Amino acid sequence: MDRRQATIKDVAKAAGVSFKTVSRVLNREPNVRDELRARVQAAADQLGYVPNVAARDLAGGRSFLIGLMYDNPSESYISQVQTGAINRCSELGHHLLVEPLERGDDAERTLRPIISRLRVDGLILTPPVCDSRTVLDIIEQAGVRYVRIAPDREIDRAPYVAMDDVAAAYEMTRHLLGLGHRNIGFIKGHPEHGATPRRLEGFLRAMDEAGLATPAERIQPGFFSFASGMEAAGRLLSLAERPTAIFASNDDMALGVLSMASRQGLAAPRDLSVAGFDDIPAAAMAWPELTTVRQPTEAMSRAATEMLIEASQARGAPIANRRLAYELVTRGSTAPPRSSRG
Amino acid sequence: MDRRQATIKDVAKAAGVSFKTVSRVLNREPNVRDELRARVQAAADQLGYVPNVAARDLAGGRSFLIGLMYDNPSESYISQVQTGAINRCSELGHHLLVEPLERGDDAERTLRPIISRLRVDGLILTPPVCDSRTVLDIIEQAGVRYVRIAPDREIDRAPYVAMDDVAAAYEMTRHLLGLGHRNIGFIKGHPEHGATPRRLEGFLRAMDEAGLATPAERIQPGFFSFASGMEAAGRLLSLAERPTAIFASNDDMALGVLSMASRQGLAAPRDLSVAGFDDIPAAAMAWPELTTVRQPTEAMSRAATEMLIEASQARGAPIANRRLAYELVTRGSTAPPRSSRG
DNA sequence: ATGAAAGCGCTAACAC
DNA sequence: GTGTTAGCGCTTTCAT
Repeated sequence: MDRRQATIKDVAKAAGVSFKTVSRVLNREPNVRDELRARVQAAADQLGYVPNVAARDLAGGRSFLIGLMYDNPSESYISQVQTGAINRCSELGHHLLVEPLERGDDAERTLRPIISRLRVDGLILTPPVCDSRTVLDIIEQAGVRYVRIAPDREIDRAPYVAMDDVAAAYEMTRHLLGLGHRNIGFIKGHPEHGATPRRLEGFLRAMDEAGLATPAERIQPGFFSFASGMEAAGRLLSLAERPTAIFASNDDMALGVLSMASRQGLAAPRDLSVAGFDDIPAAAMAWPELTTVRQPTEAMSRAATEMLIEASQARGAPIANRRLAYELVTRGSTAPPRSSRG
Repeated sequence: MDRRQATIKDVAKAAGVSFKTVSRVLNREPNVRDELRARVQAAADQLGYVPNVAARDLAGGRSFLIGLMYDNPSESYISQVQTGAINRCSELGHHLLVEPLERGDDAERTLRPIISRLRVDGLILTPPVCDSRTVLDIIEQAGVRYVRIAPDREIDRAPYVAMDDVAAAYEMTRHLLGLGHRNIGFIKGHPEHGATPRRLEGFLRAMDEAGLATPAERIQPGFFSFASGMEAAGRLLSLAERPTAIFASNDDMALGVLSMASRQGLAAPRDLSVAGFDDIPAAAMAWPELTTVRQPTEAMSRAATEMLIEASQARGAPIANRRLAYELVTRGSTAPPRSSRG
């Protein structure tokens, strides 16, 4: 029940070297002869030596702890983020501390302890808390490194990992093109949202590459809402050359498209293919189920974790943002256009 | 970005006392004059002092970390456990470390680091990993305190928090009694399972208190399986005095009862009320939805956390098991008996 | 390439 | 009641 843990000195004694040499071996520092390195390693293994994190933290200022801070109400989203972070942490010899920020909590009171007491090596922030200016202020003031996942505001304020909207929209458009569609309508997102121009860009790039022109009336404004999707669909479906497919910048709008189509007696995907973006839960419950793009949540979380740990190892080297490709989720709402039609 | 954190010595200087006195105040130790206590507290607040956990750990052997170890595939279950543990941790000045044990993982390799490196003050184990003898062996050998949530095997091997089966079964029986049932059939659980006699006890106690006798033939054996529930229901429904309600020791069996009843042309709850135990997902998808008993998962997790922290504060005082009351989930499968009948 | 010394911020044991 | 002296197990200088 109480076999005392071996310390670095026990290992040093067993290997017949100074304990500093053991420290060097453990930290993969240079300037140790291979022979010694092997001897020390053997002794450590034999004693089942495991370095004490508290001591390393106290002496070296690294806690080997990554904090995950969230206030997202979706269980499955958090669960995915957590899985990615935990796994990457464990691969890199770190551990994950989970800290929910209760809605309406005093952010300062919640953050202070985890920042100052535990001195995490880095903090991962998920939406929506990653967009809270107050929270960011507190964290920055405390001098703690952080990476945001899919931030939506003040994008350039700090390192983040996000989806590659351009690539995703490009890929979705290629999917539609591959099915044989040539006349594709596009519904833009909210004009204030950063993803809006990027998704449009991906769409246009794919169309361009396919040698297809896109007349301005085929690109309709939207506001990421169900209603705006319906309205935009109404405009697109009344065009002289009616699109055989509509790609909406998010699922809410795509669902609006679906609804408007059925009002007009058009059945998806027979008369109209519809694609969305986000893969919200309702996307899989619509009829037909919506073809869409899903955020690689777990991968983003792994990336964020890795960025943090690498920066802490490099003693504060700058962190480069990363954009990960989305995953295309092909479901029933997209199909080849009816050959009878144009 | 880099305002150095205040240390205990800074506070001591500001308050004009020795740093040991500050330590006393912070740890609520006795033997400090109130005046000094106040002075120190003020200085600490003013400097925004927060004790460094690594230093406390190193010096005092307490990490202020609680580990949550799980290998449960249910997201929502884990999420509930986590919420309970995090909240209680935060209330008691601790933090939660989350460590999943991958199925088929080398338990030893996963456990070692969190036990030896981080020296958690305690470990919470959820089912099914809390029933793994190998895992328990490793943890005990490392001398780490742990509490299991709802363990199923080797119950008396270590402290645990579980449901109060007796109270829950008692309450469910009261519910049936309250609806007006007098002739209630009961289906026992698997004879090897610890909960089996407890659930029966709760049932019998409620019947006794109501002054109702329960002839032996109204208590049928079962094995926690759907099939055994059907069979037991068959026997109960062919009794001369047919029960107006059947209380099965778990949901699988209750679902079997429902199925057997409808085969015999009996509609629940009109002709027969049925109650289960566990609140498995299928319980809410059956028709009628099953009245059952749900584990207070979050509360159990809070309790486990608290037990661990209290024990660590009391320097290894023995931990007493706790049994929490279940929550009654009243749904469509139970109703008053038909007045036309007995 | 290796080792000795100092100290991280705190608690524990003992003095006063 | 309060202060002093030692470490806890490591990493960091800085010698050698």
